Amino acid sequence: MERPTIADVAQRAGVSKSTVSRVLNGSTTYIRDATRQRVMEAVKALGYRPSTVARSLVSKRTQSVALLISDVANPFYPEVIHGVEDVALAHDYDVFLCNTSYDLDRGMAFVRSLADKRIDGAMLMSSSMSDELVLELARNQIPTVVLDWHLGKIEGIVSTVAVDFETGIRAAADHLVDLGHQRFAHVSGPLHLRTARVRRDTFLAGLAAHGIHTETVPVVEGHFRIDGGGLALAKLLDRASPPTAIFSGNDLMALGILWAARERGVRIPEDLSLIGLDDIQLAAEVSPSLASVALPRHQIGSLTMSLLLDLIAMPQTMQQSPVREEIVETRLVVRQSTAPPGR
Amino acid sequence: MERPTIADVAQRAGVSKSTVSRVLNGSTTYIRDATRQRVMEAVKALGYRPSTVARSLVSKRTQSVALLISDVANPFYPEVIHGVEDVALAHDYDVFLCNTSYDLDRGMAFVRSLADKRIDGAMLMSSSMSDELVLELARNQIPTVVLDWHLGKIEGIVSTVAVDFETGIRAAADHLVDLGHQRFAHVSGPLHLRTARVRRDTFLAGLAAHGIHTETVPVVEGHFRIDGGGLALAKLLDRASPPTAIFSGNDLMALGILWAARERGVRIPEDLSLIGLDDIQLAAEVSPSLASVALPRHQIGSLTMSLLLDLIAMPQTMQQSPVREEIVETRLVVRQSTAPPGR
DNA sequence: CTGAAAGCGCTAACAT
DNA sequence: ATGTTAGCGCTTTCAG
Repeated sequence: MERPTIADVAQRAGVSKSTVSRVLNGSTTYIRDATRQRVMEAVKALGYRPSTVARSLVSKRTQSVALLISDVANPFYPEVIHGVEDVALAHDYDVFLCNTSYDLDRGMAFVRSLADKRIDGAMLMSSSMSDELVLELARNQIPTVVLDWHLGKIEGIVSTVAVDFETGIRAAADHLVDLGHQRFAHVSGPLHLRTARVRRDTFLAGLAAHGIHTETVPVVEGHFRIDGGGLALAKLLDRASPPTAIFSGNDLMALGILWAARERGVRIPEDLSLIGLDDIQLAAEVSPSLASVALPRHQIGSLTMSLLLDLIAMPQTMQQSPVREEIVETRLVVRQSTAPPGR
Repeated sequence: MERPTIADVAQRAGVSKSTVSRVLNGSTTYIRDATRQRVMEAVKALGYRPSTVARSLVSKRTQSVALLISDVANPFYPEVIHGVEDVALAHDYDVFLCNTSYDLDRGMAFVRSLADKRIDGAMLMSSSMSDELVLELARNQIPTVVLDWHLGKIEGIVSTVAVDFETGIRAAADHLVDLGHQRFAHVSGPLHLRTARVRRDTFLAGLAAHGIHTETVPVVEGHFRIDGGGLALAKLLDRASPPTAIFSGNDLMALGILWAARERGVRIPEDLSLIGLDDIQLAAEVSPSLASVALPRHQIGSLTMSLLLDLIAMPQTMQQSPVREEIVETRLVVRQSTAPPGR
């Protein structure tokens, strides 16, 4: 038995297709109650549900959006995805998830395929971002929201979401200084990444605000992965006067530091204070638990999807570029890994 | 400038829409070379790409599938998603990702919405599975592949993928016995979950095969989360003769055990051998690295999507239920966390 | 208040 | 080898 169509419903209810459509879409024109009843009964009896495909062909709306990310395995994304999905679901949207795997071509392939499917909007959160993707979307008139990417001059229906690392990282620097530390260090991500540089610079600026000579603060480059932390710690402990407080560019490296410290007999937080960034779930679960600069991941997702909905709802005419730029703040979560310096 | 339609291409090339369609779809009927040329030129000049929506309305195919999972944040899924996506992409499919959040109603909402969108197939990997979801899909004639779920009698186009824990868990038991251990313990997941019971029973059976009296092997119930491991370890160490080897129902609890052991001065692997299950990325990165029973996650994803493609390609007539049942094997990955028992 | 008719962009007979 | 015609399932004028 095939899925019933609107014609089946119309016939069974003894009305025209238009009437069925009107009833189902809560059209403004009044409909006699008796008629409405008959239609509803037919709908129920047949288990009728309108085909989104047919509907899309005329309405130009698919109730589908796409979320492009680098890699679901990156612990940053899952919660973001939930944020996106929660508001999408509430507004009757489904979301195509696409992993670019840090590959621009793959991202482009997704974008084209999805443009052909006439998605109503796209969210770009891949670090392999590029203006090209945004351009392709713009060419197809697809509303787009971009995370943490500074757009070139692009004519398109696009909003942006930026992460303000300043608030959280400043708080981290303040916290360490307030505890009485004097010798700091930073373990950074790969410095060819803009985000790694931003984190470093913001931390150093935070220290400088307290009159600390940041030229003397060692920055050792990790690669954002766990073992990077251990290697970095080794380098730092080899110095003449090792730091008593470390800010790590992300939590993974901070965990590496945490574990390496234990193996070398360096106690945390007694001998060494440590703060990470990301506030991954594990940060709260390890022992000692790890202080971290937290990103509002769920909010990033929900905000992004909300902005996208705004864009989609917006009349094609009054669209500028970028339509909106939202900023989300980071904050410091203090846990067991920091303390005043031992003497 | 609106997206061009097939009519625009036809006009520009001076041919009929059918001809354009034929050229683009590699129809079997021959087409004069000159004509094909003109069409191709018009396509290129206009930047024409067919609308999947319009195409779907007639072809009854959307080139979209859905993947229902419990929660992307669960470390089991990311790699599975990659597996799914890789074969989907290769076959020109896009995938809707849906997090049921362990909520059957939410899962049902997704299924209905997606059925309305006429997805070509669905993959169910949510532990909040239920025959209801499969039934709803079947009612809509949507091919479905289910992971690790024993179906009731359901008339539908469905295949299944099962995980064979036996191979890997047996190997774990063998390994521990071979090392010379005599006192074992198991830290299980919540025993109301079938999968937790399977893991326990398989491990005990593995020990029994070596003549060990499994009634004396303590099983303490964790809840599959990190802190469950620490709590379980505490209980086990309180016993008169604590175990020298523990098999944990998953890696997260094993990590909890690893860390709790260190705090209590129990050395791993010298005093205690430990094996987890899942082989999450962290297992290889902690110190000592954690032995684990590995699931072929990527393969689970790619196999599932492949089976789905088979189902989709299958003529509606020769469909039985279930069409195919595939089994993937697990295997033991030995690392630093096991050793012969100290005396 | 409701029906008839046209059309969204495409494919697939059926002609020629 | 290509054009004509008729839908796919729905919404939306336009009549009545």
